[in-house]
Amino acid sequence: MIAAIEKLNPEQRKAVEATEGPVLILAGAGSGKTRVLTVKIAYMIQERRIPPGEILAMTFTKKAAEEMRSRIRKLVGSENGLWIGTFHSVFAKILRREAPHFGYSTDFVIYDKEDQERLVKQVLEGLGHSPKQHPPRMIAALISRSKNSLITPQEVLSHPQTPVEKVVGEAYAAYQDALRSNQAFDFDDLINVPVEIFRAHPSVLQKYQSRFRYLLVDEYQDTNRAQYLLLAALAKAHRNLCVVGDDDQSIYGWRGADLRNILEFEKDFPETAVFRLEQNYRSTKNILKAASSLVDKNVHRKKKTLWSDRESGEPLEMLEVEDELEEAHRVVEKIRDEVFRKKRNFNHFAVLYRTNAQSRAIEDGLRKSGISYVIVGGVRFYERKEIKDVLAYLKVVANPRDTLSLKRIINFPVRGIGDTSMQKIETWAARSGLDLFNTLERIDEVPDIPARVAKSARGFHDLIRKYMTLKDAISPGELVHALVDEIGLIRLYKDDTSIEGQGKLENVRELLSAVHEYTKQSEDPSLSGFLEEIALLTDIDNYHPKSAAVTLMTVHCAKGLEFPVVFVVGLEEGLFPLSRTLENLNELEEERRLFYVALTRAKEKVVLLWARTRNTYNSDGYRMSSRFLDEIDRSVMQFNRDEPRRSARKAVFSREDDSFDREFDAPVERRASFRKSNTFRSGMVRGQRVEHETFGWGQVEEIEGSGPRQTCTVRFDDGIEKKFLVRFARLKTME
DNA sequence: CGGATTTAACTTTTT
DNA sequence: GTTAAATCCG
Repeated sequence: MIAAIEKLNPEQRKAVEATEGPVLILAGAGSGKTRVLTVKIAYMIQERRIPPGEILAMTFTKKAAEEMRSRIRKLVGSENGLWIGTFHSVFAKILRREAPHFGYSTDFVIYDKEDQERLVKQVLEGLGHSPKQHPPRMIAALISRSKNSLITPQEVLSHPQTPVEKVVGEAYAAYQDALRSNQAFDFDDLINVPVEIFRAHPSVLQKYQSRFRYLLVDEYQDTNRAQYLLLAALAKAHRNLCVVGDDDQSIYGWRGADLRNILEFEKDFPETAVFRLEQNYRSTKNILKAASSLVDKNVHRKKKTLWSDRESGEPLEMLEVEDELEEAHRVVEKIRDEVFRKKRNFNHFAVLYRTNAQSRAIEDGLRKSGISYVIVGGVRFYERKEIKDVLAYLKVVANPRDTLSLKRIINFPVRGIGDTSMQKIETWAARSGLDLFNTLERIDEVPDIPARVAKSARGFHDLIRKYMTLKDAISPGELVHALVDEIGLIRLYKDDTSIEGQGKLENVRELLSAVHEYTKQSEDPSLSGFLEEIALLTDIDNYHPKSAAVTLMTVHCAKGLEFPVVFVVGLEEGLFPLSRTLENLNELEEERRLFYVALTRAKEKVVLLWARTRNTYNSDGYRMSSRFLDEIDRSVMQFNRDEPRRSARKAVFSREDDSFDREFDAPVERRASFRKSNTFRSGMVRGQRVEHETFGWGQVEEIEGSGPRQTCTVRFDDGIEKKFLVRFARLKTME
């Protein structure tokens, strides 16, 4: 323990030893922030003799929390009673305990974003708004934004600025009512409801103030207004609040993170001791210089100067390529080269991108060359439809008042209870003031329900009832197993011989083993506990670096990680920075910080790529390189232009490029549908002989326009004349 | 009512 | 190119 402190630099050490009063640690990228935090907690326990039970440490991902816990355990031997967790899981736990005193159920369920949107949709329909005019997604996002800032429905409604705001206010109010009657909380509620409880009941606040006499917060720049108020309330009495953050790494503004929390911390806590960790231990001087020169362009930031005593290292490489295929190809090429020349392992590499959609091209490239990869993020396991179906059953068993989940499963697998019957049941339920689940028991009283439907509904009711009784008698693992068995899911998917069906089967099996795993691991396994745990999982939580695989993920996902070699792809204006951020300075600065985060993930080497053309579903054509590339100090950059690899083989206009396969003919399992690329290449002339996949050979009669919209008219040898968009036609020429 | 087929919408990042 | 929602038909 003492040794751990002595390894710290002077500033880090001071930050560790300042255990009393408010502390703000401004920790630059790679400055050993996690180390300071863990050594600090260990120091508090061992040197200052603070009981671990009085310390509460909060992070944003479960992974960060677990890492911190295990490091502390190594330092002090035990961390019994120490509270470390994500904001959401800590307060979910507190809510489970406190909710019954305030008119909520202990068995509340947690709604994720999809549930939230579904409920908003229902609410909007109830208010008579068409989903066309008011997309539930958008309204849900606006509601969430209000909630992040602790604005009530009444406040939204009191002076609506726009017609939309009026709808939002109404929907917000109805949405909160619906949540309450479903006994559900959304993510925002897990923070907001505790704030409300603490506000309204000082004695409860006091209880937690004295329970948690020391608060520590990681990634403080990502906190939103509500989270800040929660911290401020808890810290009000003892003022032992230590926050660690870096305003340059604030990349969650769109989710309500409020930079004022960090920029104005000293205003709210005037006696704050501030420590700046500016020595970077991660990256080479060149990488650091590049990153600093970039982020220096931001106006809204606390000035700081990161420095490093590491070697200069290689310059950052910039590659200009033709399109996303070329991009993937160059990434593959570089990886091979580095592995060969520098004896690197595949897990030394990360490919980072702005949007998940970009992963496909890179994936294809890696797969074709036989390099294995792990992809983090994208569609998460617990958000897959088949998984959410099973989870909906579990939610209803845990809390039958969750009508959203109930409606999801009442006719899955098919029971013959269709929309028409549901309408009747719901109307009757609303009129008689019963909830849906109890209505099912009294289905005979509902008018106009066919006998077959009624029988089926009773069967469903009995099924849920049975598991409600079972849930306290058997383990969650056994329960889920029996339930999945009884509703015949495994059989259902087994009969489905399609690829998707097999995938679903796999996923359901994986869910079963996840529940068993949870049952084994948890001290006090319960159905609600399991549901809560998975509701609060994040992408990165499931990331286990494999030794022989390249990592692919979004830049957001990469925060907090590091790799020897980092590729950042898609550095084009409109993609990174994303086009919609261009008009708003704050958003543009956030994009710049995001790129800063990407650069500072690298320890030794950075390769930046941009493509002159890129196919996305709604736009293609020519692109400009990202402004961020121009903002990096040129002295640490090396520019490389891609040589179009065109051999004496067939010239390809709009290509279906097979050169890729041929050059790297690693064993390729071809996908069922061969993905075609439609990149335009100029060079077509009138009178030229061309070959079309289905029409055969012909002659170019006419060429109109240029660029991506260029068209050509071809008279085929059988006399038929066709007009094509050049970039879609995939025409080939003779040698 | 259920299943199959067609259509539209979608892509920013996520606790 | 993928997926959920809308539409059609038995």
